[in-house]
Amino acid sequence: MVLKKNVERQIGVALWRQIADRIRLSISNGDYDQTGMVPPEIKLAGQFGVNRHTVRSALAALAEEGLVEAIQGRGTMVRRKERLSFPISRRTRLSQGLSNQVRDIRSRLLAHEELPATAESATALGLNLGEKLIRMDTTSSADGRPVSYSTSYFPAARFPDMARHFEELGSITKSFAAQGLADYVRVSTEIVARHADANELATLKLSAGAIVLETIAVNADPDGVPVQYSRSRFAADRVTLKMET
Amino acid sequence: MVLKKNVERQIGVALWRQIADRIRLSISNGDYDQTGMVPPEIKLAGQFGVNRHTVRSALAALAEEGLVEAIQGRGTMVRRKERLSFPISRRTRLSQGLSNQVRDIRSRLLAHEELPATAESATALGLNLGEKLIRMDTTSSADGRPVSYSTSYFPAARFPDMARHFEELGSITKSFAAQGLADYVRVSTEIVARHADANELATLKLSAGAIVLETIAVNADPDGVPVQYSRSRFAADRVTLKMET
DNA sequence: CCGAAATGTCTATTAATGTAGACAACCATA
DNA sequence: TATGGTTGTCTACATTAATAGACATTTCGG
Repeated sequence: MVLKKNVERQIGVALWRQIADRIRLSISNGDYDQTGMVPPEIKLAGQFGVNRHTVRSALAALAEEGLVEAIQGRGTMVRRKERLSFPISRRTRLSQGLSNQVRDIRSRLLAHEELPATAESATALGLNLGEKLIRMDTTSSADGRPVSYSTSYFPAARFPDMARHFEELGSITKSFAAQGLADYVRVSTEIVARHADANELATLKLSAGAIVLETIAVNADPDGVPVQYSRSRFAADRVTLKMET
Repeated sequence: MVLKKNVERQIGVALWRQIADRIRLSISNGDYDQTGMVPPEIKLAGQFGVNRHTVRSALAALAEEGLVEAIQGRGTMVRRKERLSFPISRRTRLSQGLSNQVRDIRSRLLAHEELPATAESATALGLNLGEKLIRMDTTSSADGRPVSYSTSYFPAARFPDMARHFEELGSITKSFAAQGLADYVRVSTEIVARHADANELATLKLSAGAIVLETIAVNADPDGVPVQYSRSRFAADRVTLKMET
């Protein structure tokens, strides 16, 4: 029996995109590892119950991402199947967690400003409404591929030079250390998923229409005093969040 | 300055769906808490740079979900803004974690079968390839709204009557207890996000085209022997995964 | 070297999505 | 009760997504 892989119509998500999502998942599941090839277009069209051209659109999108490569006369090869596994634990550190999966991790400061705490950020950081915060927008790339896009808030009174240090050191951990905080721990992490907005698409260099995983996290010093509140967006098709408990 | 909330065209995700996603996020962010109303259609159309009819499609989808309600002459009210926060920790228990957020949690067995372990499930459970497993498909509802759809694998040798117990007790924890396992812990959790397939849409009663958060988890007994490998799908617009570390 | 099987390209048509504008219906309030 | 602001409905049209079919091109194995 050939199982029917249903896709839905008239739902505001184009068929080719649904199919691209499913093939991408199959690739990362290792479904095609035996041959290293994606099934032929006609076969896929049959499985999904769509026209061959629709499958071709999906494959074109995956080729654009660099995930597959079509070769006329032979078929469509899988070029890349890894997702980065991003560990989340009590001692979550971006660079440490990815260091054994990629050669090179680079973080960049996109923007920063000083601003008064809003209700949301004040609550998270245990501050009073209106106290000064430093906001930093940063992005991280692994081997040249953007993986995360974060907006972080720090209490300005305690870490006045966060942005300057980060710009120099390229690391939150090191910037904390440079200001006298040797260690910190992850207190809580919330995770949501949604479609990326245009800003996220551009920053993460996503093939548009993609999904982002967003983590909303609070870090605290060893005494439990919050030092960072951040919202990080990850390209959902490039990472897995992995929690070790 | 009115900020321009960009949406993208020709990306395989209809504009109305992108806009619905964004409004849903704004609702859960509390952006409309002051008035309890979504901005007027014409204003939204301006912000997103689309036609009013496109915004109406987005609002219709949100109304269908029961998130908002339009009242002719007055505007569009926010009806519901809560997301369920689903805690993930070393002692993750579905019912316990949600018990203070909803009145009623109900789990149901959709299907079960005995089958030999595949490479994937054998590795996760520390078994040999081909050893007997029990697979159970279950779904959970909170106050009548489906929140999760899980496929779990258990070693058949150790828990031969998993399905029968679950059917009766409606709880994995209780089913384990009935078979002599009083306690278990979460060993690892991986999280990915993607578009829901037709099966997930139906089971979770999602407004189609929605996004699911999938957790791939392993539970083990107190001695560290794996007892359960499961893949759970959550409606991304109805839950937040929250990790306490 | 032929033929099967695969991808590449083209044309034509239909279905779904989005735009544009007009106006009706309804609500709050001055 | 008149008015401005809002949602509801309708028609017409433009653009994008998907289907259908034909045929070219390339690869590989017998």
